[in-house]
Amino acid sequence: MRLSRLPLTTLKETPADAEVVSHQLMLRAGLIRMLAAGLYSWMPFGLKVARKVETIVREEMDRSGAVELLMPAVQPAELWHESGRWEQYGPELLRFADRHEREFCFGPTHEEVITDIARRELKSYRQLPVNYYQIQTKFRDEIRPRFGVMRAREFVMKDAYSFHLDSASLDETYEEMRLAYCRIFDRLGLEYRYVRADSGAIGGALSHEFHVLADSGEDEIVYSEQSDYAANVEQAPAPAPESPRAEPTQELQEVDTPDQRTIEEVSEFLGTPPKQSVKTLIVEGEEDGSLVALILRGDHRLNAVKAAKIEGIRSPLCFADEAKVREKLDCPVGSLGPAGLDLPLYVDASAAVLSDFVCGANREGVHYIGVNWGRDADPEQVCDIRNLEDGEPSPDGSGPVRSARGIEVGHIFQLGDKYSQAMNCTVLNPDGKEQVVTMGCYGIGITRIVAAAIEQNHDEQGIIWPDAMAPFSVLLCLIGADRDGTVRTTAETLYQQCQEAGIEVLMDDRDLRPGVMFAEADLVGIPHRVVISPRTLEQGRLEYRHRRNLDEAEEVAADGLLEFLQAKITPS
RNA sequence: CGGGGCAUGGCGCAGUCUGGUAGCGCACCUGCUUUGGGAGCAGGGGGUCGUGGGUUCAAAUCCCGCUGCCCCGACCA
Repeated sequence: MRLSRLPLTTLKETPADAEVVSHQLMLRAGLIRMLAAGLYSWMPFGLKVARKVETIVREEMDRSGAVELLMPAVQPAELWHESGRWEQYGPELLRFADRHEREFCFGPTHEEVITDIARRELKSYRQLPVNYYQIQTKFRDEIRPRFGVMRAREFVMKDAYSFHLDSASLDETYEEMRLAYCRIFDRLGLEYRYVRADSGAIGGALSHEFHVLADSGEDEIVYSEQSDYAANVEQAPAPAPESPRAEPTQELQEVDTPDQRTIEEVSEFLGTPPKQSVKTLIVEGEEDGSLVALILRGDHRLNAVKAAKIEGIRSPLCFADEAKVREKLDCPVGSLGPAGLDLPLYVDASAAVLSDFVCGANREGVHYIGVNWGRDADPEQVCDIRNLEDGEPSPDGSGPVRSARGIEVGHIFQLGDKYSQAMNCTVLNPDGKEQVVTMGCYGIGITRIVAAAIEQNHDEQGIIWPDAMAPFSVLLCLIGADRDGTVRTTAETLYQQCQEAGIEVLMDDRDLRPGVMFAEADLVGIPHRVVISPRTLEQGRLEYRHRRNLDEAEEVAADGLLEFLQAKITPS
């Protein structure tokens, strides 16, 4: 492609409302343009990248034995009523009616449709296992779309659904998918981890997520350096306390703590370490209008996913707002504590082994010291509701865990019979009996991968595409073509050669000042750059740089460039 | 949905408090000079100041309603 034929608009300034680098760079490099909140147009270069990702995903899905199909984006409400999700899914599901007042939704996922297909198409166990997949636009009316295409409302996803007679067969396909996903992220050139995960709203038993590692990631993952243990913190169990609770040595005592609200403030004020205090969080209970208290050690962080799974606590976890706490307990949230609190106490295991600890006295500006369980407060339940922290023992006993931020780009689930049961998807088994099939489902966020790749591969100047995702692999920059005819003729020859050799080449034949051309080249991030200018062309030579290493230039003979490039470009 | 903020040319902003000619930088167009890291000079085009109402001789500016977007919390590829 010739840049003179493409209206590429890059931005010198960073758009004010773009929070994360990938969003900023995608806008600046002209890959995407926003239409409305969470809705983006994919401009020519952005689309090229997305298609690269799609192609690799498609190739590896095909290699794994999955078969591609395409389902409608718009789905009838009836199917969702059958699965029960029309009621469950909530406002994230975009619903609308057609001219006959029949209800539809724009598909956020396709379990219902594929299960409907399966129950019509699949009659015999001999047809199993099957793994159907599609690459398609989804819509989820996210409460808060943000970070550009990282969390857009409309996005492209590869979703696959497998059908099995039994769980052993599901296990096999699940493992095949895991391997296919590893091949995909390896080929894309991304640094990633796959982790044990919570299966969330989709349901089912076993589930793994694939995360691209990046500091801006919205998820926290923990992994062992000693073993292959890795998990989303959401579901990583915290270690049991090392020592049992010590006997009380102090009496319960009130202290004035004026204007001290947070654990840090109170600890500093009293001169006690945060781990010797307890924090009290008020959340909604399972019964409407009821409240319960979650108690954690002062230096620990609440794990909302684990907490929401506990009986008696509303799921999803819902914090009581400050006004409601004041009204019910007559105390600001900064001065709450378990002693004398008239609510069921769900106490984290490591808070439950404290003795002589510090907590709020349930009156503004007053705390207790020397608090002890049994004597001063009684847990309703002792449970695991905190995050596993960096440096703590790994749940598999292999040593300490490390923690890292990740962007979830893939998720695989063993669904079991949740949908097949509800929608009566059966086949005849070898005994001639009808049997409900077992399902798996496997998602990859195509458009999110594009953003994640930028988060992981950029510098001050702009994007640095991994070879496999680059919109083009080679950029020819023409400098001084208007003054020196040989620049253009040389460039044209090389451009032809590259195209004939199957190298994806972009030629910047715009009559720009060198500074502008280089700045844009850096921003757009094409990996291999060749500068054709009178300066080196006099000796029949060209200048080559890799985007990752702009300081290192190599001079190459013009007539040997093709071979040179072929050696540089790593096949994907 | 709750809380906070913003809305002025394609982008980034000033002007709003204290009502009176709509302004700056970038981008865009023309010409000349320049040409290896986002050029210089000269000229030029483009804005119902988000939107509807109100107050006023007069509204970007003051008042009320609506809409859109961004940020902080619970969701997820």
